[in-house]
Amino acid sequence: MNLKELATTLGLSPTTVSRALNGYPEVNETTRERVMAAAKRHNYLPNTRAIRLATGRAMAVGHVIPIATKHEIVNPVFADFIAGAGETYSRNGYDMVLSVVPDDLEAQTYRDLQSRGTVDGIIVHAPRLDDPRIALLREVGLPFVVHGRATGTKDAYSWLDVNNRRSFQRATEFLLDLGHRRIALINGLEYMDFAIRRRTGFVDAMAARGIQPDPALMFSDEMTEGRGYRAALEMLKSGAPPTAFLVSSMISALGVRRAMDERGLKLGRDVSVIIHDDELSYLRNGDDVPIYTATRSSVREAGRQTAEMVLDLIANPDKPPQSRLLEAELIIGQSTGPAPQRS
Amino acid sequence: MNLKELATTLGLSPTTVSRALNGYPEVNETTRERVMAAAKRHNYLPNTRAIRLATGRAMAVGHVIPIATKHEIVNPVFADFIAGAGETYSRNGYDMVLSVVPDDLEAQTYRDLQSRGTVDGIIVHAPRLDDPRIALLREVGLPFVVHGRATGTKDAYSWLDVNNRRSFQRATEFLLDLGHRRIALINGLEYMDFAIRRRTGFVDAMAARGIQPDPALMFSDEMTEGRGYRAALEMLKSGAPPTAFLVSSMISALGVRRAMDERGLKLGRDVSVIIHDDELSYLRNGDDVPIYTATRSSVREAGRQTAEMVLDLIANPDKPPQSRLLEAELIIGQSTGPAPQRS
DNA sequence: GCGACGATTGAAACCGTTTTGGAAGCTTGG
DNA sequence: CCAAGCTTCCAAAACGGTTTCAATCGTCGC
Repeated sequence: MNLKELATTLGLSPTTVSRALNGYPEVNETTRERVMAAAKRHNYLPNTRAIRLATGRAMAVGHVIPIATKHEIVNPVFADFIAGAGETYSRNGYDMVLSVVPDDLEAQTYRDLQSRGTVDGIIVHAPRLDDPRIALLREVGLPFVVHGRATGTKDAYSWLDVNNRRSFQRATEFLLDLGHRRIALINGLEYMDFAIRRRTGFVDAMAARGIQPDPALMFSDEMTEGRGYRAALEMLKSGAPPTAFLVSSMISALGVRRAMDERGLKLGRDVSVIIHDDELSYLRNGDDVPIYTATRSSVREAGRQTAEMVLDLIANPDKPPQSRLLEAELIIGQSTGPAPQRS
Repeated sequence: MNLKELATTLGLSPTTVSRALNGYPEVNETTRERVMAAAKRHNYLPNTRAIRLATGRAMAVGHVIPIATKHEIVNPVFADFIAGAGETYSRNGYDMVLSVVPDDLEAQTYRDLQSRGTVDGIIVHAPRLDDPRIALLREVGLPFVVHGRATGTKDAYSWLDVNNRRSFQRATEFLLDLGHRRIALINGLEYMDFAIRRRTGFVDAMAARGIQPDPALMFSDEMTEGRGYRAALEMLKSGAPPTAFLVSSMISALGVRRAMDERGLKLGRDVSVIIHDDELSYLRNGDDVPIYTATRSSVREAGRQTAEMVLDLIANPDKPPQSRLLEAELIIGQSTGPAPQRS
């Protein structure tokens, strides 16, 4: 059942039917109701492909996922972000198009998406220092919002980010107030923007108390269980082990905990740990009482809001770039306690 | 730059240009080269929306993700599957469309996707016992492939699955051979098809040795760290603790390990553990040497292959339903050892 | 009573491709 | 030399909607 058929059964022109269904004012209320009823009865739904061609809009937002790269973007955080963004899209009648491509094709993929008109906008994931994608997308002329920021980019662009610097600064201060001095940082890859900002927050808070962070206690790598485990184990084995860990991810923290268990150290008593908690749906920080003290910020909510921003940008292409900075909450769990006295 | 413009600059008709680009035989080789060159020079790419309308194909495959449900499908396994499927799609010029919808709208979403012509096919995730989606999709008339199977469905349908029954049977036998008799099963939700099959494999292997599994050692729930932890802890605390665990997911196993650590039990010596390892990209079972003994099967590869199957089904709609059964590999890690002697 | 105007509706163009049905020009075989 | 058959190209009709431009009709003000 298509528009023309529906029109003939109603004895109306396709024009009027189209207008009636799309809520244009110049159609008689009674005919509109008649049309609506007939549409429902024949359960007519307009063909997406035709709408897209006729209106010139794709009604879709693209997410490009580079693959086979050093840094694997397909991670739990990404999954939850996608879920949040997807909620917003379907509420607004948009589709989410995922392009999984080898990373050397990422730039070309953005160009394709634009010139073939597959999507109306883009969400950029996992921005790095001086991320080239921002200039590229600007050149290509595709509306986009960055989840995160890209330090070093001078042009304005739209973004949504968590205040990573501030949240890690606060977490560090919290540990310092508990008497910790040897604090280790288990961070993400150092060219990732969020990792840079978290490190800055950490270093600043230490410096404010006149403490020079020990490079041996600052670790940057992919945030996997294994990397977290090995980094923590090495630090704990050393002559001058940390009394506290600041960990960028729940996944890494699983490894840190394993290392502690292996050394017979009790969480919150022998060693304190603060994590960043993205509130992943299947890796909750305790169901009722939080296990870890954490800087908490829902990545799913970030997904929802970033998607809203990109839809807004698509609807108002001439708006100046927008940005949102979410504050992470510092929640106190059972993984932190006063620094143990020097033995 | 569109087809018509390109045609006029070349002094040709749109027809010929279209044919030249799409490799039709009835165009002179020299003109074809001329067209190709011009297309590249003006970096012309055909408009997706127009192609879709003209050909009547969406060149897209849909994945519907119900949200706000008891069982959260957005999990790490899902993310890796999507990544694998996405690879196949982009290699074949297809788009992946994700629909994240409240679960009470899932059925309607399939109907919409079909009648609006948004996608050419569907991959069904996380099938349950007597899954209603299979009959629905058949009725709607959308080609689909199920990742997993749905016990209880009598109609034929296309699917790709891991041999869950066999792999858990083998894992159980392995533990039995090591002398374990009190083996615990930490499984997924019991209405999930894969969980049913794994349980069957476990029970069958036990029965074959004349052992009646203890219901107190059979746990079914969502596969989160927290649930795994609590289930394992309770079992270990009981008067008759298990000497081995068979765990359906790496995530649950993290919790099982935490419970063991808390009880001061050493993995592989005091308690043996076998997990099912989906080879998730960011939760590797050891980087070189496997930590856990595991039934291993790459969910990413499953994604790739399931996508291939659905593309094949779209290309050959009259083919009878196809199926692929992947065998999981049993890999020996350090988490299993002989059953400790009764003290 | 008549021109203007608002309310409704429709015919036709358009979006950018693919595809159908010819048609022109050139070979070829008899 | 001519009909038949290729080869190569094109005009025009889809595809299924939206949107522009006009047309019709009744009403209203003067």
